[in-house]
Formats: sequence, structure tokens, C-alpha cells
Amino acid sequence: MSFSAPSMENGFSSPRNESFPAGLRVLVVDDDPTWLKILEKMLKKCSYEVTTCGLAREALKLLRERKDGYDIVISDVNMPDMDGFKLLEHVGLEMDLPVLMMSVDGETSRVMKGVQHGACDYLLKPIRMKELRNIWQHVFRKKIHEIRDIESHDSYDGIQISRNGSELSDDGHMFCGEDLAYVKKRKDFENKHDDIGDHSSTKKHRVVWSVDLHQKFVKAVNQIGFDSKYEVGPKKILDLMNVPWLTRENVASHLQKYRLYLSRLQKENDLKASLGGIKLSDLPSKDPAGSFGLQSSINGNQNDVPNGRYQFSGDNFFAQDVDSKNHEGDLKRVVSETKRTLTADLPDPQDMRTQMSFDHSFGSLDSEVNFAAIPAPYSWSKAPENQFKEEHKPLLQLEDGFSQLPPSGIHNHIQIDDPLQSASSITSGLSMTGREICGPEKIKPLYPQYSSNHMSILSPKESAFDSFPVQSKSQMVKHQSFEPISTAISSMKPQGFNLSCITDFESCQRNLISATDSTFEPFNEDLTVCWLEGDCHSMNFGLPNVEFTDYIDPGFIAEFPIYLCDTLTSDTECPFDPPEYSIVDQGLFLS
DNA sequence: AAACGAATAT
DNA sequence: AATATTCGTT
Repeated sequence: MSFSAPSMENGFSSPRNESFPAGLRVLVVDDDPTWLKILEKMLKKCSYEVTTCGLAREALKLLRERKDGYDIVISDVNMPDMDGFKLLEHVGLEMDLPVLMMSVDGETSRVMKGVQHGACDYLLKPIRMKELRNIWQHVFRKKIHEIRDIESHDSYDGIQISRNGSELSDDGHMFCGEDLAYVKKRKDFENKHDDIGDHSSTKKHRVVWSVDLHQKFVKAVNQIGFDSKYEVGPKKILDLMNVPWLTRENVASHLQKYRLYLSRLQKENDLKASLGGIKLSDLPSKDPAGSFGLQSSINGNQNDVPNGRYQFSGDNFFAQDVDSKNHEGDLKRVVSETKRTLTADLPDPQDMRTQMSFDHSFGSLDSEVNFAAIPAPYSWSKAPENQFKEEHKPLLQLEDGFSQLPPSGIHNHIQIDDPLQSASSITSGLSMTGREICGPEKIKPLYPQYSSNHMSILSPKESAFDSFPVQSKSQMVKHQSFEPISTAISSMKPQGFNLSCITDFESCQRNLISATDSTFEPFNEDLTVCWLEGDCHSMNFGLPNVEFTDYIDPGFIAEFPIYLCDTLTSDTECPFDPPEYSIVDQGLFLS
């Protein structure tokens, strides 16, 4: 049950490289003491370090206290104090740990919900040893993704180049000349025919900033910020995004909106801060208005694919949940970004670092593969360089959305993945980024007040932050149905498996580490506390969906404040260690 | 000329 | 509301 404190500095679990899976720090959450015992026993047999907890809130507390104290979480779905889904959400948002859900019933909708919200796997009780033995795969998978992300960030140059040729996108998908050509042809075709009638034709292709696309955008922004040598501007962002059909104007427009959004966020924060409110505990979760209403896009791909192919239109089951997650993630990032902007550098909360990753995948399939790939003595801290190959999914593109559905997991993954990447990777240069974006220094006085307080945040109800909206697929469909691009495919990442492996291992590692290690414990106790309490749920992700609401809870969102807050002031430069922030990725979408 | 960013249009 | 376009600057 105890984890070795010392070891976890870098996010990776302890450095006991040797016996690979052994020592995996598992947090088991279940209100049923019997199961708790059973699981503990079984897990210990697997040589894992086990910590048990009967209350979800307590589990959250433990996790928050030691951000790097655990490698994986196994939680029951049905618990009195907090529903397992909520816990899942929190974990996904705050600490990016793999979470396994479990319950006695295997009702499809619940399993789906769990998976959509980021559960790596869903186990049905009674759980047997064989199901626990390989849970380390989820941890391992995550590490790989992190590395991959970082790597992608490092390859700034490469990316730029890629615009013209074929290259792997962040997602690991290939954009190739062919695609471009295809796109172009399509466009021409459409233009010629004008629309008349065809839905297909002509419409202007409005770019829909889906979560996925936005994530790319944010990632690019962060990256630029990171390398401070560059100023953040549409052009650079565009280059980094590596989305062939996107134009500088598109990016400029989005950036404008993004900046507005950030400034709004700030104002809100400031306000709240000044009010001093800190209590939030009561607020219910839903935030009415404000929210980040994101639209959903189940397909995550859509962005990539302007055509909007698969969208379900209306609805969405999946989408919603997924979105919500993303949103949340966005928020965080946004927040963090905002913070940065404001303050420039602060030590940031460790939380951020990894957190965002939501890549959860369906583990099973992958697992085997990974396993094989993994070199035997693998240390947690390192990732296997390239052992894996990327698997792309064949394009599924399909014209209709449905086809994709089946693999339920996929959707989630897609969206989720990105967040992770971005989050993890960026870490260090944060402050810069923020500034750049908002341009504190150079820019106008957007958020003057900022410096002052720490956060406090929020409340939310009203929603202060409202939104940065992302569009949903359905929308996309309408508008873009015909957009050019074929890249779409790229977006799909099926289970989280396609990792592109890293090439520059070293650098990756370096980054990871830096990112990970937390230098500071950022928050004040107060804040933290309140945060913990779950009160601050400031954010709203306005999600209309019923489902979503169910599990979202106030606490869920609460995080916002934390990130935001910083006290430090700003602007100056970014000193040395930038804290690891995650970036704001998706936050924009609100609607 | 190229790229920005704010304003304005759709 | 979300993007696209325009327009004056740099």
C-alpha cells in the first residue's frame, strides 16, 4: 500500500526498471470492503503495490495528494459518495492516470459510458487474476503516448516540411501528396458545378473547429510558445498544425476568437478572485449557461476531414460524453494557458502535467501487442522506442458516420488522445506561450488585473466562462459536407495504439522528465483544499446532454481555478523552469 | 508584399 | 454564434 515516495518524480512511476510490471502502484476504489480485500490480494499477487480506498472522494484526495503516487486506478462504478464515472472524470482531468472501471453488471450503456469517459477497460465482477495481471499495459500505453507526443512537439521543423510532402501527422497518420491532390480536385470539382442542388457541392467550406482541430491548434500555439523564438501568429500556427486544407485566414480567425475567449476567461477569473469567493461547494454541477458547450463530434475526425463525413448527426450518444471530456480537458488547458498568459510563469501545479491525457484505449487488443513489443525489462520510465508500429486504421472514412460507430472505443480515443499529447508535451515553455498569445507584454491590456490574486475561482454557476465552442459533427456535416480534404483519416486513431514511435528518444525523455517533475507544489493549501472539496466546479462545460449531466458533477469541473491561479505576476519572462503546464488545448469550443 | 489583428460581414 | 472577409498597419 505504500508507494515509495521518492521514486516518483518524473511522472513515471518509480524507477525500478527491473521487474517491469512489478511494483506498479495501483489504487483500488470500491465501497465494498470485501471486494477491496479480494482485489488487494490479487493485485499483490501480481507484485503490484496496492492502496485501497472505500470512498471515491477519498481516492481523489489520495490521488491529489500524490500526483505521482499511483500508476493506475481501478474503481468500482457504483459507490455511494461519488459515482465511479465522476471519479473517472476527475482522474482524467487532473491526473492523467489510466483508470479501470468495474461493476457487477455489464450493461452495455454503462460500459460504454465508462469507456467513453476514458476508462481504459471495464471489468466485470467477479474479477479474476488473469484480468488484473496485465493491467500494467494501460500504464505502459500511456507512457508511450506521452513520449510520442513529446516527440511530435520536438519535430517542429519536420512538421513544417510536412506541409508539402507526406509525413506523419501528430496522430501518426499520413498526410500525403495524394491526399492533397485529392482535396484539390475535389474542390475544383465543386466549384465548377456550383451548387445547384447538390448538397454536395459548393457550399463554402467553412472550417469547423472541432475539438480535434482545435487541439491541433492549441498544440501548435503551445509549441510555438515553447520555442519562444517565435511569436505566435496565424502563420506559424498553421504551419505547425499541418493541416493541409486549412488556411492562414482560418487560423487567424480562430486565433482571434481564441484570444477573445482567453481574455474573457481571465476577466472572469479576476472577478471571481476579487470577490474572493472560494467556496463553491455547493454549486451544483451543471452550469447552466455558460458553458463550454461543445458540440460534439463524435468522430473526432471530422476535423480532419472537412467533409464531415461521419457524423452522426444528431446525436449523439457518444459524442456527448466524449465531448464533455474533451471540453473539460480544454478547459483545463485553457485555463492553464490563460494563467500563463496572465502570469507568465509560475510554478504550476503539477497536476497539469500529465493530466490531460485521456487516451484510454481499449486495452485488450493492444495489450498483447504491446507486450510483445516491450522489451523485457522495461522500466517505467522509458518507453520503448520504436517497437511499435503505427497501425493506422485503414481509412474508414466512410461517408456515413455510422460505419464508424461500431468500434466504440475509437471515438473516444481519438479525441482523447490529443489532449494528452498536448498536455504532456508542452510543459515547459508555458509561460511564454501564454504571453505570446495574448500578448501580454506586447499586447494590450487585456487582463490587467491579473496579477493579483491567486485563484480562487469560481463559481460557476453562471458560468463565467462560457465558451469556446466547438462544433459538432452534425454541424460540420451541414456546412462542410463537402470540404476538400481527405486528411480526415488521419484523425482517427483507433485505440490508442498507433503510436508512432519515437525517434528521438532522448529528447523525449528529457522533456518528459522535466515536465513531470514537479518543482513546486503550487497551490496554496487553501485553494487546494477547496478544490478538493469539489466545490469549485467552476467550469462548465455546458453539456446539454442528459447523460452527461448525470455524471458530471460539480467537482468535476472544479479544477479550473487551480490552474488559473497564479499569483505570480507576469510577464517577465520565463525563467527557467517553466512549469509544466498543459496547454490549453481545446478550450475553445464553447458554444 | 506578407502577415497581423481588429472590425465587419455573412 | 462561428467563421470569413475586409481593411488599415506594420
